[in-house]
Amino acid sequence: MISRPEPGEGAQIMPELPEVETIKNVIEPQIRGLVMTNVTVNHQDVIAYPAPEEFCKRLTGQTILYMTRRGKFMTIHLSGGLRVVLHLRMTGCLLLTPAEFPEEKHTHVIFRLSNGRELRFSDTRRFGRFWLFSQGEADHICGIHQLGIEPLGGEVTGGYLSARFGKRRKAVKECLLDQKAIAGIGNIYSDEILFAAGIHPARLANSLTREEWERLAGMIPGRLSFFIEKNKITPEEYLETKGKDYRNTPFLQVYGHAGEPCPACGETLCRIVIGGRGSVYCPACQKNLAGEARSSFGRKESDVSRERIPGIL
DNA sequence: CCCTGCCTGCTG
DNA sequence: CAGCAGGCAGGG
Repeated sequence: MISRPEPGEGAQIMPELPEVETIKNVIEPQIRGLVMTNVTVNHQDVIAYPAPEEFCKRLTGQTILYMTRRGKFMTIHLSGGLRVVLHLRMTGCLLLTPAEFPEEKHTHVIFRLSNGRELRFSDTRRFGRFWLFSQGEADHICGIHQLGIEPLGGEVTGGYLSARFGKRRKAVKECLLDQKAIAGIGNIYSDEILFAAGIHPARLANSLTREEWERLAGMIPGRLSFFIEKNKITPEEYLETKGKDYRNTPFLQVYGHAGEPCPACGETLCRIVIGGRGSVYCPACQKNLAGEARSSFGRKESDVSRERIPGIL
């Protein structure tokens, strides 16, 4: 038996919508109303726009009003109509620290704030990006404007998905990853959503039934909000774990669990590659071909150590 | 549509 | 030391 974290502990995963929402919720109340007294850029690559010197200069002296999330993007809204847009990509991390707090490795941007604390951006792989837009300046270069609907806004319906993808010869998992259709779903939660919906990730979109689109659509806000809920963390705990310890990971049903028993039926979870991304699914609960009857409930309770989520299958 | 590049750290 | 992890842009 492979050991994995008990509920309550966490692990580092790629930030998708639930993690970005968590980060925004933890950081926002702590920086509201503060002034950026100084901005330092240690690695110029992470400032996508404008030039890094301009980025620092324009931000200095501005007051932070509030923070928002759109898909996997965060925006810090400042006085004077300024907006800082941030995408964490794979390994990006935002941390609010006392000035004397030891600096994380790969800290690329530091915003010094008027209460003596610092908002720090670190990112091992340096894929994360900042953009700064001034009053009236269009934010089209950061890609936010191209995003599809917000999954928690009640707009995700079977009708929307089938109208958008129902005629496409494209793996359903790739549809979920399409940020221009639905914003915020990445490799982890696409696998989790498809498992909850009982749909094989490689199923072609044009083979899904109306009922399957509905089931899939229903799982999207349900799963994402479940993982946001499980991620709840205090600012103190967030700082202790250096923003890297997402506590929803013990509740992941399939992602990271290839070769282990399915939490619903006990069948061994499979891993395949779809559109270049590793994809984990249950070959019994997520059949590739519709109508293939199969009963497979030979699971032993002792095989399942992940938390089970009632009513998802 | 698929492919590569961007990066570092971890694994075999 | 090669291969892999994967979000997204850019190119063929």
